[in-house]
Amino acid sequence: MDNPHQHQQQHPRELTLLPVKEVDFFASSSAADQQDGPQPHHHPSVNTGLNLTCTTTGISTSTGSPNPESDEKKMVESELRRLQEENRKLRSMVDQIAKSYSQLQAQLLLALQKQNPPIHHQNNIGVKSNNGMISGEKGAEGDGRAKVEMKNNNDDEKKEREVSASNNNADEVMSKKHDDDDNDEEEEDHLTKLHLGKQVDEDALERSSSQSWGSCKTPNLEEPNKLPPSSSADLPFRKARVSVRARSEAPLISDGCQWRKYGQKMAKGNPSPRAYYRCTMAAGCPVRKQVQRCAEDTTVLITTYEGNHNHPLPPAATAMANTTSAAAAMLLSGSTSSSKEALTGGYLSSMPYTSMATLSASAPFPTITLDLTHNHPNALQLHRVPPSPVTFPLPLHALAPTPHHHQLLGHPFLISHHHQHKLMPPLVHRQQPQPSNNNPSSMVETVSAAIASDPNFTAAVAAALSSIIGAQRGGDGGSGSAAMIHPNNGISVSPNGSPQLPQSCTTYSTN
DNA sequence: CGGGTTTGACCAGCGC
DNA sequence: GCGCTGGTCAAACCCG
Repeated sequence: MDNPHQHQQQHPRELTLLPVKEVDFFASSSAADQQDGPQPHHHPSVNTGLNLTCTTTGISTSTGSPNPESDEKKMVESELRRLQEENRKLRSMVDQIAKSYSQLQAQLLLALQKQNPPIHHQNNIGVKSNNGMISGEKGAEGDGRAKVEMKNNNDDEKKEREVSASNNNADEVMSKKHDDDDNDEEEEDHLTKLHLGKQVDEDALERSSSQSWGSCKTPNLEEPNKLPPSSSADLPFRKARVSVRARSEAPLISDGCQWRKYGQKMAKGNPSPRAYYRCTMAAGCPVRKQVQRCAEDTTVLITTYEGNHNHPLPPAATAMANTTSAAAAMLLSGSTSSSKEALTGGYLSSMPYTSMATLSASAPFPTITLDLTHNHPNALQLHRVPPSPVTFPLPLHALAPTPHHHQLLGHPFLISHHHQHKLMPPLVHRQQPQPSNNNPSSMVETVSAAIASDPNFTAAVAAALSSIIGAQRGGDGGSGSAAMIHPNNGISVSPNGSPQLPQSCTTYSTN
């Protein structure tokens, strides 16, 4: 096809991955502060992942206090202590969560294995896993339970989607164990969520995961049948969306999946048409994506993914899927359970590595944006010379049984926002070279190298993600990564320290 | 001929 | 209730 517009042809793409500079885990509101100004004292923020303690890095030292060195030193020390404590707490929490999570997953898997034949039909979708990712649960749940549980539903069909969401029953079951109480609403305010949302809402997680791409563990139940277009209405957060922003001249990002375009529309506020794609790798695959160029920067291609694949994904797509699913899960976990506020204000911001979440009340569904643009046109350079040792904190496989999912938020690329219509203030980041435990620099290099080496964006991303994940596992302790937090709206992570564009677009952009 | 794209129409949600 | 907008459908068309 000659169509100028789209095609999943693989054009040479440049991927610019820029590592984040700093991360503020709990940067709830304070994050902004840090960046903006010298405020040695904000408590709330803790950089767990980073080992904030790194003295040398000079985390917040940025506080340009006029004070003599001694004072500054004291301040820094006190802050470091505080951070360390928080860090410990967080870690312990994380550990617990991870344990419980893994247990639940194990149980779920067992249950699924017992109950499910390898593959169910699309309808109930028992599709099992996608590439490595687990989605198997669905099948089991899919059967009856999922349906039963569907909350929303007014129409059977609509439910389909939800089913998928609810499907996670298995998860839910698990969650129940935890006893979450996730009454979504109630929890909103509670910082509990902040705590990695662990118990907080597994529900949310479940849901989210289900929605996310190849959701690792979550079942994708989305029925192959047509989804009611309006299903969104039923669910306040019908799905989490994961968008990727990347610089690319190519009309499409090849992400390892096959897509079929089913529509195109001019979106308000953006001269560039928005293209709608549906995954065609498997019949009935509910995954859809929207591709649109950023209005503000046409070089940025925004790709938004929605739904979970109900089929195995090729390796190239796996990493991305995991990442996105994890991101979605994270987002949902926060959002669904409680209000967006929780997410932004609490949950996300509290997460290690989290940069910042922007919520806009108006958004129908939560969206996490993975920003690969990082302002740097040349990704290649990244691997060469990371200005400062930047680390990717991302544990992408958040959904995976691994406990790390929570870390996702910390992904440098992640930006969560629920449609941010609000402009994000220019991000100010502080760059902090952090001596990470994990060899941040190496990670960066690895990632960037992978990306650079691979002409295929998707593959590159996948490779990068994979490498990251692997690295993370190795020492995820939270090595520092730099993230920028924005107080108000969004998170932006930019390695360079260049502010990211606030976009209303949720997307997945690639270069 | 099959598969994918194009494009106008249709539908639903939302705000006024 | 009306109009706007986003999202989807489906016939027509194109290409290999």
